[in-house]
Amino acid sequence: MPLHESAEMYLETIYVLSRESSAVRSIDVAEHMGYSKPSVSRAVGLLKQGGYVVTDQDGFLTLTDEGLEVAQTIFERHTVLSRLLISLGVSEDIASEDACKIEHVISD
Amino acid sequence: MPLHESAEMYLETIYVLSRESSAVRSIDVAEHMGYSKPSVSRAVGLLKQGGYVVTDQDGFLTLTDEGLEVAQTIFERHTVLSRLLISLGVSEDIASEDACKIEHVISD
DNA sequence: AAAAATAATTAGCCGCTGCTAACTACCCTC
DNA sequence: GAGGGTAGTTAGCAGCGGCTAATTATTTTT
Repeated sequence: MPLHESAEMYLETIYVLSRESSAVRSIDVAEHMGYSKPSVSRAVGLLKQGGYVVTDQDGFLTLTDEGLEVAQTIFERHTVLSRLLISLGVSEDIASEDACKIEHVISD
Repeated sequence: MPLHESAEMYLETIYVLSRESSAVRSIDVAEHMGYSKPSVSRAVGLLKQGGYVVTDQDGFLTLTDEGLEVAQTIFERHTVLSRLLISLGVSEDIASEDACKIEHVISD
């Protein structure tokens, strides 16, 4: 069952944040994405249900193998697409923005 | 106010169909998109409200200048993206499919 | 220890965009 | 003119994915 675009986005964000800091909480995800806490709370709940994320007692988020795989795939697409767009003359900001949208809809 | 992705898709479909036949009705749009009649009916209603489409007494759909401009923009993106993807080695079917999704999310 | 801040959750709202079921309107044939 | 097909609309449902308000739990500060 394919993940929805929003779920992919959450996974990618958790992945990116976990590369930058040792521990990622829901609130960090919310701030990074500009979403409210409840939105993230629900999304994380669904991701936990789906087996993509686990949380420990302190609320720190960790991607499962499954979640990591998805996140890395999306992140790689993002990187490749960004570079492609930049090489086509798109500004860095716009390239990243558009890559963010394209990465979820493109086929393998 | 930016149009939603679905609205763009309806406009593009009306545009494409109107190039192939002299008169386009809601039912044609529904069949082409694989959607139900009520879905199209509501969408067309919204497009009419927004001034993108007009209908005559027989229910035939015509794009307004505004609607035509949007449709052509999206359609051109579709064409360009399809060609780009094909040139990158993507099969024709997949290229068209992906172009269809990318065309709505990409910036100018 | 009491109060305040922080993090997460629960409950419930709203818009978007599909859907089915059922109705209306029209036209066409027998 | 009665029955039947076609087109469109209305009413209402469902899932997704944001949101706010309010609650709970924990931690920090005074």
